[in-house]
Amino acid sequence: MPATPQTSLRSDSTKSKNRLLNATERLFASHGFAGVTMRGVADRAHTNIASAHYHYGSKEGMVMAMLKRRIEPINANRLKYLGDSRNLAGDRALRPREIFRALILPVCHEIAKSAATRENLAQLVARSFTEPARFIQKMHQRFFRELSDNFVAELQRTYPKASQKDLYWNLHLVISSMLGTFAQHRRLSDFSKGICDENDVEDLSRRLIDFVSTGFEAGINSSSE
Amino acid sequence: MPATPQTSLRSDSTKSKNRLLNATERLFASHGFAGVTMRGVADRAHTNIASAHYHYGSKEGMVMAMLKRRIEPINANRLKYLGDSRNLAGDRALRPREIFRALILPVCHEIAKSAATRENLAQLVARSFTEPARFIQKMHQRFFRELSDNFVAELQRTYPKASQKDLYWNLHLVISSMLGTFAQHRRLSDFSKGICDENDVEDLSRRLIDFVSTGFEAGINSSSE
DNA sequence: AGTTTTTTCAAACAAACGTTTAAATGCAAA
DNA sequence: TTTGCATTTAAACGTTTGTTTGAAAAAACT
Repeated sequence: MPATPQTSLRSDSTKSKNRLLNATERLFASHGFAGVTMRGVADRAHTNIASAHYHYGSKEGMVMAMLKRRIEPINANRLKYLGDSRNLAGDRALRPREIFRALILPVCHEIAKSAATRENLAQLVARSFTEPARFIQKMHQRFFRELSDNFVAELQRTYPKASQKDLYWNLHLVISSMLGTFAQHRRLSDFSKGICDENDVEDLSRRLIDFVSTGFEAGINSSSE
Repeated sequence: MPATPQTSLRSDSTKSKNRLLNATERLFASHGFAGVTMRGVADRAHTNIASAHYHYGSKEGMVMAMLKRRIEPINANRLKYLGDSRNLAGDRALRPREIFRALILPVCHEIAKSAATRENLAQLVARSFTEPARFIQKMHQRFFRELSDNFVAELQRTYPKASQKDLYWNLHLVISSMLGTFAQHRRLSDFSKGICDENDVEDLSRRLIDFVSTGFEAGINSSSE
């Protein structure tokens, strides 16, 4: 384990530390947690395995650090986006479409950015949710607790008369659809025989937000009949 | 590789072969392809690793055999279900709800069955779609080509004027949502703080079919405006 | 300068991996 | 019973895994 340096003026020292996370990200995105090997990461980062252990203590510690680096900015944007919508709305309750835009758009923006640098964030986000249960549980508690509470609160404000059960069920469907869509995203053009373009993230976000918002509203309203 | 036996009256010999697939299924569902180890499988099947290689040739061969055993009956039911709906409809085009019922219900029935025997089919189906690309591609070509073509044809019949792009995009959203929902299904009660019951497969299927059907229709219709 | 801390590195560790071998056993037909 | 194939088994193969070691190198501080 590295001790925290007394000064943070070393622009050089952090480089290999970051290269390790970059390599971890590439391997995790394309092969999952099991596909991340300390040797594979060290090689791609042009350093060695002992260095990886030195900086991050263990394989799990390194993967978690990588996830933290990617997820936390996205979640911050989600909360900022949701807060902005809330401020603009004033006393009015937000529509599902506005709420889910705040949930989905920040990810899509990162996906578009990552596509430009040949990375694949969609894969990464998706993989994070099909890993062994213990791994996911740790991740969720660490990175998604606050986010979840905020979005649920906003939905309760929009649908004050909806049952908790309907609310959670349909939010669960929205989140699962979003994650599933990201997970399957790189297979879109294969599946559609080349008709659809998986690089058109604009199209993805618009269609996905439409899809889940309509589905959510239908699920809430069909029970109140 | 085993030669096919001249008589198939050996009720004993097939037992260990099946036990191997059962063990493979349990491990694959909970830990993915990488989590399937020949030793782990052999131990749980109360035999040894060489026997596993003898029957299935390799780890991939064994996993594929396990998937075939589970997926093919489900897909047969899907096509049967779709054909029945088609026959009942006569000349009328099927509604999206009817089409997606044929897609989703057969899986839900198996999930309900597997829940009774403490297995977890939802996990298994989901994992099959987040494995390394080459693995998935093989699986898709082997098990889902025919199914896919039939459902696309039925949707084209329902929406003859819809663009191919809209059709494929929204079908992709439906399938991704379905898979994502199965993948996240065991986390439902955690996520909903115990409010929702993940064992209520009836509830799952109704809500999921409603959700994706409404979303699909919205996606197709919003483009025709 | 000298001293201390941070970072890198090659080498080795035990454990787990997929696969193979060759001998033993089980079982059905001749 | 004897023959022949199907199946099971224990043991070993060579790799690869995550982790640890101890010393060298680099950087920062006094």
